Order: sequence, then C-alpha cells, then structure tokens
Amino acid sequence: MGEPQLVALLRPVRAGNAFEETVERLLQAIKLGVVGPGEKLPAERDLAVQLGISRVTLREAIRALQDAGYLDVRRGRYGGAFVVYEPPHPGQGDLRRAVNKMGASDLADALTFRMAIECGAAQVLASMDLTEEQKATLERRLADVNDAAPADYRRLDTAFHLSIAELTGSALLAAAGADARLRVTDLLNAIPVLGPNIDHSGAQHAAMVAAILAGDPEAARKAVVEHLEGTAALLRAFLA
Amino acid sequence: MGEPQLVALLRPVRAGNAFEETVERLLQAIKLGVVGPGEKLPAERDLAVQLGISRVTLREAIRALQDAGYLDVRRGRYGGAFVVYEPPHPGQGDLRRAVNKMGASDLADALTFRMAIECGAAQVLASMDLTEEQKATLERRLADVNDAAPADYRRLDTAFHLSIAELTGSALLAAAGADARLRVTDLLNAIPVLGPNIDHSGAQHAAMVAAILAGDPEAARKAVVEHLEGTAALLRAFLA
DNA sequence: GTCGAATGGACTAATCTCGAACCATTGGAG
DNA sequence: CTCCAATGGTTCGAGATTAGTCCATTCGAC
Repeated sequence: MGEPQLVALLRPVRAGNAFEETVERLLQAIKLGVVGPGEKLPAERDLAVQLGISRVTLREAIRALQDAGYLDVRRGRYGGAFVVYEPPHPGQGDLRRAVNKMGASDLADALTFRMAIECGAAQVLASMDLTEEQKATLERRLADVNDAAPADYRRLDTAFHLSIAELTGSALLAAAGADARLRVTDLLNAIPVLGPNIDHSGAQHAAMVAAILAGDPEAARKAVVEHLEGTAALLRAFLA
Repeated sequence: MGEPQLVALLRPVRAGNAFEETVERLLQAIKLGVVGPGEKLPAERDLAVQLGISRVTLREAIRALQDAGYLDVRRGRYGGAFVVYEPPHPGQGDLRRAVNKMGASDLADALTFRMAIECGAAQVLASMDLTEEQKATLERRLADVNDAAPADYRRLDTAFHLSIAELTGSALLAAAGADARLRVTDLLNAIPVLGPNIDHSGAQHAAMVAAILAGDPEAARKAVVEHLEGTAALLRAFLA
C-alpha cells in the first residue's frame, strides 16, 4: 500500500487496438438498444468522425459485426448498416456462463462501480434546479419502462438509468454511467424478465424519480441503493 | 433528446494517438505526485507493459518530458527516469489561465463529475465492512494531509482523496476517481495554499473519515458534498 | 579489477491506422 | 427517364505502433 495510486494512474493507456475497441463499442450500442432492431447506424463517414477513427477501421468493425449476424449492410441511397440483433431469451445456463466469462472479482468490481456511479449521479441530479423539460424527460423515461413490452424492457430500463447521469449535463458522468451499465449488460440480459421483479423494480424506479424531482439527494441515494442492491440480490439468487 | 444515449456510447474510441496519451498520463502522475521529486518511474520495460504500449512509444513520451524539463534520465544500473518537477508557486493569473484553457463548460463538467464520483465512492466505502488495515490506511492518509508541509499539501491531499475510491477495492472506481481528480488538478494547483483554507479542509476531511469509519453512508455523502462545494466556492472566489 | 545484472539506447521488419481519393449502387426528384 | 445525392465499396501511400533483438552504460558483488 506504499503507492496505492500507482495502480490507478499507471494503468493501460489503451484497452486494445482500434478495431477491437470499435467492435466492442458498436456491440454495446446494439445490446444496450441504443440502436434498436430495424434501425440503422449513422452513415459510415459520420460515425467514423463520432468515434474518432478512420473509415477504414470502422468498416472492418462493421464487417465483423455483419459476419457475426448483428448487422445487415445495404448499399445505395437510404442504405446503411441495419441492426438485426434481437436480445435472446435467456436460459438457465446463460447467466452462469456470463459470470464465468468475466470472473468473480470483475463482477464485484462492476457492481461496486455501478453503485457508486448511479448513486453519485442521482444525488447530483437531485441537488440541481431542473428545468421543466428535464423533469418531463425523466418522467417520460420512467413511464416508458413501466409501459414496456417484455421484449423492450431491458432496453428501456437502460435508457431510464442512463438518463439520470445524462440529465446532469456532465458528459463525463454520462460516459461513466454508460460504462457502468454495459459492464453488467450481459448479466442483466441473462436474467429472465419476470412480472414480480418488474413490478418491484417499477416501484423503486418511481421512488428514485420522486426523490430527484423533490430535490432530495438523501432520498435519491437511498432509492438507488435499494434498487441496485435488489438487482444484485436477484443476480445472486440466480447464481445460487 | 430522442436518442440521449447515443452521445454517451458513440463517443470517441480513443482520445488521441498513443504518444500523446502517454505523455498526458505520465505528466498527470508527476503533477499528482504519484511519483514525487527525486523518485523515478518504473523501468521502461515494466512501465511499457503497465501502460499497455510498446517500449518505443513510451520512450518517445519520456523523451518529450525530458526535453520539457520534467524528467532526468540516467543510464546504467540503478538508472532510470527521475522526476525533477517541483510544483510551481501559483500566481494570480494562473487560475484564470487554467480555466480559459479548459473552457467554462468543461469546468462545470469536471466539477459535476468529481462530485458524483467522490460522493459515490465515499458512500460505498461507508457501507462496506472495513478491515483494520483499511481503516488504518484511511486514517494514515488523513494524518498525512494534516501534517503536510505546504509544498507537499496538494500531493497528499490527492493521495487522501484517491484512497477513498481505491479502498472500495473496485479498480474501475479507482480509475474513475483518478480521472476525476486529474481533471481539476491544474485548477487546484493554481490556488494558493492558505492556512485558513487548509484548516477548513482538514475539518471536512476528518468528518468524511469519521462518517466512513462509523459506517454511515448518509453522513459520508454529506461530508463529501460540503467539502467539494467548499473547494468549488474557493475556485469561484479566485475567479471573481 | 572483473564480471554480471539492471538499466537506458538504437535498429528493424511487420502490422495497424489513417486520410484521401475514387468507384458502384440505389432510389427519389424533376 | 434521366439525373443527382446519399450511401456503401475499394485502393493507395504515409505515418504510427508494435515485438523483438542487440548494443552501451553503470555500479555493486566477488
């Protein structure tokens, strides 16, 4: 423990090569439902700029996702890379497989990280003066989750959670929130969407929104803790 | 606001080229005092592995920092890249210059991000069962800041703040904490270290530690908010 | 004083990544 | 029907980045 910060600062500058990182990023956008089935990615030239990579590298990544069956690429005007991925119906072994893939310590890391980020974002948002538009956005996303068809549930749940970090107006926090979420996506996608659990989550989501709209950081924090601990407990239950 | 998450997920895959990112990272390690004056960086071969880059690229970065006067590189056994940087005494114009360099919206972003991360980390840590060793580390870092000579103050203050995220055991959270801190480093370094401010911060640090050790996430959150808002207010005062 | 280990210094060939230009396809506008 | 704009498809040369290998320097151990 002589130089604890060493590990945090002298960590890898890059996670891998540009191609791999791009595939990963696009796959996350698809799995998180940012680009839903039937929709298409932005045009290659635009997307390459957004991702800060060359079009050549982007095309390689798109090609890989096409080969893997996630995208359908069409040429010509109004063409593009269309998402054909449908979230699979989770079976019993999927969760355990997903956990084994990431490792137990990574799992704890991801859950801790998510807890800190989402608690922090919620309480920051609760301490801000929100515009009517911001309040409306938050309530709309909450309603979207509640009204969701089972097939859309995870996607809209993701959108709701990400909205909280995003509404703070901090791009850094929004990025961290997205990062935290995608580290547990595979796990959440492997949990069956069951009625009672959804109702339970719905009440917790409502409590979070109520606390944020009331400007009560304290209650917001508690609501997030309760919700995320519930999710973590659900995960453990399916692993036991 | 139709696709709010797009901005968070389809963001740049890489911040720049490997050389620039490496220079930036090493400079941060130096400015944050992770490697203090007179100390040396790890050996090139080891450091390259830690940073996940080739030795060639690392050497280019070290060479740039050597030319800029931050490092003194010596060959032979017990040689290495020694830090010769001493944090400058801040003058009046430095803070404004630092703020202008990053822009007003980046400033708000950085402060919001830091607030969320540090609040989240503190409350997570406060909800954990800490070992005696963890408690001792936290108290030692607090004492280090309180006993710090003015020249060492920022460095030890950084170490204290980073310890909280690091003690959660989450590498992701530790990395986020380091990221949040270094985004305000230049600003903090531009603020004169004055007695009354230090005493004030010391009391707030103590309150944070007390709340964490008492296992009270609520009080920990409030203590962090108070401390960081104090720092933000100090920044604004020097800018006014 | 010699040797060996630990370190920085330098070179090379292979690969990755980029910017830019140009080609091919598609479908709507006129 | 023809044209045009928006899109993906392809290619090329330049520069960045890498892994690997060997060289040069330093200093303690013996």
